[in-house]
Amino acid sequence: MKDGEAPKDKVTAIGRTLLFSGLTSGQLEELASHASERRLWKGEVLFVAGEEARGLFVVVQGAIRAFRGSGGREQVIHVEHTGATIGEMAVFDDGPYPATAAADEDSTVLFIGKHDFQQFLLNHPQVALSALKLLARRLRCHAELVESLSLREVGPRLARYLLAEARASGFRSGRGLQVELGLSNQQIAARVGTVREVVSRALSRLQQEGLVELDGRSLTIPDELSLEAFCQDC
Amino acid sequence: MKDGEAPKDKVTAIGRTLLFSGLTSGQLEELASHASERRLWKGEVLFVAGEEARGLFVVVQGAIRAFRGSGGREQVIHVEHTGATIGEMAVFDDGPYPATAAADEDSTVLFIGKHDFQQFLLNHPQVALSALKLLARRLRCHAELVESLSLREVGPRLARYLLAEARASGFRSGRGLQVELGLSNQQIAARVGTVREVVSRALSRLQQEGLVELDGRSLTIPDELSLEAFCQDC
DNA sequence: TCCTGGCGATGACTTTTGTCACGGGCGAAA
DNA sequence: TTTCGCCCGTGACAAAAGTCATCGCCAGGA
Repeated sequence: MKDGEAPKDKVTAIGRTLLFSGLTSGQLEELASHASERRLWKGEVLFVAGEEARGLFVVVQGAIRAFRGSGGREQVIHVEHTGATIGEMAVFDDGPYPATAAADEDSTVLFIGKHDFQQFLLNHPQVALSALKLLARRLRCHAELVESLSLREVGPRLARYLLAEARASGFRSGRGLQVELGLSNQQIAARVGTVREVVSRALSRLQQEGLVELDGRSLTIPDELSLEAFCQDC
Repeated sequence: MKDGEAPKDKVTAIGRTLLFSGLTSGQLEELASHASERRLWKGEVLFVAGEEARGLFVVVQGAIRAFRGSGGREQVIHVEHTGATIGEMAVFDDGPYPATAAADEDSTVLFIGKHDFQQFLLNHPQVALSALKLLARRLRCHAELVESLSLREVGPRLARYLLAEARASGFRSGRGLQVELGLSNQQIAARVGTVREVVSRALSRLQQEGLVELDGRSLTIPDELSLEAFCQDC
């Protein structure tokens, strides 16, 4: 159904990533020549936690989620959209992939083999600096996540998620900040670190308290500051 | 009391770290010339989460813990001992420190200013590769931690901690694997992500089940495999 | 049109965690 | 030696989180 959006050219896709931005088009083409494309259906698994790393992936189209936990419940660690990379860390230290990656929607990715990448890294040291920035940023997210999971209860965790989501992809209207929730309660639960039912209830409570308004899957935050306050003091 | 252990020479200390291992002694001295020493008492704070990063620290002696959470409860994210570095990520992307760092025991550290380090990084690209390895490794730990906090309950989390601790610094005797627990229940709780009392109870239960034997602060694991099994199926 | 599968809401419970309060042990400093 | 300050262990609760089961809605396929 998304055939209208022709997959970007390999080079453009690679150049968009934080990791490879700033390279000349010649360098990008060099990389692209080693990259192979792969399409994934929603839910298809790209690699599994613990598996030996074969290389890294560039998300050309769609979204890939990295998560842990096998049976039943899972915890999403991060989600990468178009123009991001996934599975990089594993190529830096030859270790196994730290999490399982699967397509959150129909996606297409580029694969760059570990050795090709490592070779490229040696020839183009500035990429290492981008990589450091990337990892540093990711580490910061993880620290946030750890704090949330350990120190905050579900209500505030959910509130934070909604706030972040709304700020990232919502829009302001007269009634407040609005977003279309792209995820099912199940998926939200996996991000926030709990289960479907608890998300459902927590959402209801936020509504009762007047902190959010929910109509179908579209959410309105009448007053950002109240919601923010609610995040803090729990 | 630890005066007998003269603080290692700056150069030796720096050379021991994963980040700077593999450098020539000339290069190490170059770095050392920019490093300033600082002593910390147990509990003293080195930097606070969110604070703008001034530079990174090399642990010469003692142990520094990085944690989040302010009032009352805290969650330890990682602990760095002699020959490790802390606060590095923040110098890679000019962001704030992601966690608060404080001395877990009386310690001495070396401080290397952000600009000095960044300059050094540009002149010695191989350090960037070490840095990538370091961050990748840390990321992997975080993923583990996130999974634990989100998907496992306290019992298994504690069991894993004990097992890891015992394997790292315990010794084998006829009665099994033995360790001296270096931490109070309070501290263990902060690592495992819960509170003092719960650790106390969980520990009792492990004892009742015969999975560990506790005598004062010295712990014996009669059968590693049983304990490991217990970690899994929860 | 009818069935079926996925999703959301919710009630009824159980289990796990966290909180408070108390008592006892132990070592360092007064 | 006596007094603090920590730290451990516990009981009694309270609250949060998770599990199970049910019901209604809706969309897509037969």
